[in-house]
Amino acid sequence: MIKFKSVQDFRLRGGKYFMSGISIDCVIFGFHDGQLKVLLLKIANLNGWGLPAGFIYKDEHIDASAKRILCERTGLHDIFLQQFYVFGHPDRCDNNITKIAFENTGIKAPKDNWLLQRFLTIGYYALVNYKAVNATPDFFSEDFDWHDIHNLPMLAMDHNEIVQKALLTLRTHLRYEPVGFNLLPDKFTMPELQKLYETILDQSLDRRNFQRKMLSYGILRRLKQRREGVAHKAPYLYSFDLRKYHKALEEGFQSAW
Amino acid sequence: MIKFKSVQDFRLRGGKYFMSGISIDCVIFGFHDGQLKVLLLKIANLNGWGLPAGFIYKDEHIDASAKRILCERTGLHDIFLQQFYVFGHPDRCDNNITKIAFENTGIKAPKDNWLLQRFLTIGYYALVNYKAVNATPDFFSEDFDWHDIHNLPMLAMDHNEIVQKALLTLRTHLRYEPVGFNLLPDKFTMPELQKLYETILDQSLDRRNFQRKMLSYGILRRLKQRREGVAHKAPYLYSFDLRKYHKALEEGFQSAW
DNA sequence: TCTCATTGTGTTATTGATACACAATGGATT
DNA sequence: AATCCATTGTGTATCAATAACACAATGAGA
Repeated sequence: MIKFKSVQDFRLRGGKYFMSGISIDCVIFGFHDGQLKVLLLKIANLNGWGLPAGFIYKDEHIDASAKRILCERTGLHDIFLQQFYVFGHPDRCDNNITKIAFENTGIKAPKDNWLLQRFLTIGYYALVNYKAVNATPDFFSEDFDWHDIHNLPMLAMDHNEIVQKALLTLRTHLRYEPVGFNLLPDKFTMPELQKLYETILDQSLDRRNFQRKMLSYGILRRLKQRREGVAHKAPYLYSFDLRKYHKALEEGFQSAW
Repeated sequence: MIKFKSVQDFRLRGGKYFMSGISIDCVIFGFHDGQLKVLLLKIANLNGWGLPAGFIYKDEHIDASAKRILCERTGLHDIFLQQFYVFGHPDRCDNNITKIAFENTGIKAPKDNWLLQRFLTIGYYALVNYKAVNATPDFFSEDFDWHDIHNLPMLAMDHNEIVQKALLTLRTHLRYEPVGFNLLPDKFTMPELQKLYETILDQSLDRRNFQRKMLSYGILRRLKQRREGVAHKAPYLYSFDLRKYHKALEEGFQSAW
């Protein structure tokens, strides 16, 4: 991997190593406190938030780029990651971060700088275990934070739109594929799993029907343990049967036409 | 729109007008003779087939590019067109058409030619009325033809993979969205619609259950007319109720979680 | 000990999917 | 002109999935 001495160095020489005109934006979902959250970066000198993003090395598979970007931001490997849409409005970069950064620092940008052109961006969404994330800002950013999906700040460029599209995609996938393994800790209770589904779908579900449906997929294993130290009746703990889980991921749940 | 004097002129000067590193490939589906077909172009001097493709003007929305490419190839406006995947293997252009074309003509390619680098491609798929298409080869091509999806030739680069992915996407969409309006003539019979579904899904369906299901969507209108001049009992003609059809397109069919 | 929110485990009703039956039609066959 | 028969139009029985709802068991907190 190429190292750059500074952001400015990256801005000036990055075009040698990265594809230009196309970037990757990652919508990283986590689940905490009953809320579906998205990891955002605070863009340096801009006082604004944006999605973790990055570029594609000239000889790199785009999926590998996304994985790399995600790993750099979260410290996580082997996470669920999926391409979901390409955003290609010609004006989406009018408020290009680089442009503003150049303006702010007062340095005149080279006219043909690789970052100062129109960029498409490929949206990837990721599902991660909130607690396992060791978030790290990139070098455009001065901070990071998780934000509740229902309470997002104004984001840079078209990033709000990208998050919405990712959420819609996630909701659709939820119906046909197992979700949850990547968003929950190893052991979890049925109410916790249900809360996750309710949060993603933004609707309440019947407790009993939910349990039946989840169990019918045959990807859950009920443990002997129960959740201890909680008020009221202690719920059982469950874990995913990883072999069956991954099989279901490949084949999907519903097959009827 | 920019005009080029020749293919060579395009190869040499296109980089001035088009985004480089990213292209659009179109999988154009048509339905004829009970077969699902794809429109392919025969690449000049290569004796090989490939998907209709094109590039994105530097100030053009990617959807507009796809629409433009489609219109140039088929003469059709207002067709169903949807982005479905980005293909980003770094080696997918090893057999780059341009590279081979340069080699074939014996002309030494400029080293930094915009076409001789790694390209991503955004896959779009289109559903068109076979009979309404007035196909026209592009200037890389010497011919075009419809090919049965079950009997495709070897295609250039990763185009076979792109067609397969498009087909999978179409099959999935078929379950949740109305399909057919774009693939069938204005008036059609229930058996014709069924044949279309069976062809796309590659499985046979029960005639009576199919009819019930289709009618339950409420997007079909049965006409007083019947198909005339056919053997056996004359089937009724149907047409799509466009208002309801488009509403269903937006909302999808199934809403249960 | 009692309270009560919550969990575990049902049952019933409704809807949707699948499988199959039979009469009506009308060009083709004789 | 009478008959044949593949195909269409319509209907019904069965099975599976979903939605709606009931009640006993649990266990921390009052």
